Amino acid sequence: MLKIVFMGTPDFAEKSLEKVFEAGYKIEAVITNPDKPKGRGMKLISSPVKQFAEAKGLNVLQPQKIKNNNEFIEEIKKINPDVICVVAYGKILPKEILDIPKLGCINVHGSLLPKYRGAAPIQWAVLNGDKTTGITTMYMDVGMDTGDMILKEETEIGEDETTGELWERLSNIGANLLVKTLELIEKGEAPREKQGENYSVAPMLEKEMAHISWQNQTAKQIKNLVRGLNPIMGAYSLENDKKIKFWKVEAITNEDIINIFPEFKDYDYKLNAIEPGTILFSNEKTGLYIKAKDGIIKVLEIQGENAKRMNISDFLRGNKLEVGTIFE
RNA sequence: CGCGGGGUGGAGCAGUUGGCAGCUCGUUGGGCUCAUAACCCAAAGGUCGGAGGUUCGAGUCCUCCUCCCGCAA
Repeated sequence: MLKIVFMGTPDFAEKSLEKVFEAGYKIEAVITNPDKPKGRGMKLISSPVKQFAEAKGLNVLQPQKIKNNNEFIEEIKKINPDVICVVAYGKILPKEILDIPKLGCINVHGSLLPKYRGAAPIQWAVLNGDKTTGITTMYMDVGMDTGDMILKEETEIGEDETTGELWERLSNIGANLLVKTLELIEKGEAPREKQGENYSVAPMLEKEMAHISWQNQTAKQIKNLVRGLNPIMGAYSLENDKKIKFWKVEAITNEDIINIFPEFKDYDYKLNAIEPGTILFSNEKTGLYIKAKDGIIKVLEIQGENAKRMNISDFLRGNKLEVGTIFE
């Protein structure tokens, strides 16, 4: 049985650790990021990976840094693992570590490489409105997700699927694919495929992009932004300087809205003249409709400032949004 | 002791300088309508998160407790 060192931090990685553990591999050490103050009250919280590892009595290491950390590198050398599994660890591994395991360091990546190398492949797949994505396992090298690929599994992205939902699904797919990859490596049958130069990059998300731009984004783009940022940041817009987050929206066309509100038909020609961001309808029964650059956004789930998420009719009962108000 | 918001009928909220607890919905019963996410009439439903204090009188002011939420990471 292979001797394994596992490196990972968030829930996405925890799933992989769990599967590898259940598959019976000897996990000699689990490396995860140090506990950080988190949540209300800034209490120290352990990573999901650490919580699982401790519950199973595994050896946990939490180096503050690993680059030039000789003590840590020596410790890994002493363990002498056959394979190091890295899943969303959150630190870049130096060559000294990559060279330690005889059979290599393997990584689970949340996209079909070479598409979306980098920190946020799952988010970008949703933000860009991709129809499919997947998981790739690979042999790590010093570059950012540039290593040779081992296995891939593709999956469809649902029309309304959020990053959170896809994240959850991919963490399961990734966990199973990692186990399958380990089996092949153990048997010496793992394939190895170069990525080629036709790659794209999925960088970390910036705070600024959560602000909806009614002037420049079409209804469809806004919808992808909303589901792409759910539940990590939440796309928001300003109404009277208050930050309103949108958690679930529908993109509809001008024709759709005339079908819903036949009385609006006579104003059809005026629709294009209305400023993007303007509230067209606001009613707890019919919902909240906002004009976008192209098309109309129907808001289904919303969150006011300092409030919790709620469906639109609940929100509109207590928070009156006047027709004609313009979101910024 | 990171910063901030809040607990008011089933839901979401309002409640002004302390003076009979309200709004929009929902629910139930009735009416109107070819029909409705429509309209009209009526009813039920709250010891205002908990404890103590100030007061003739506290949802409202003071103290303590508790639960929830947002930001930030």
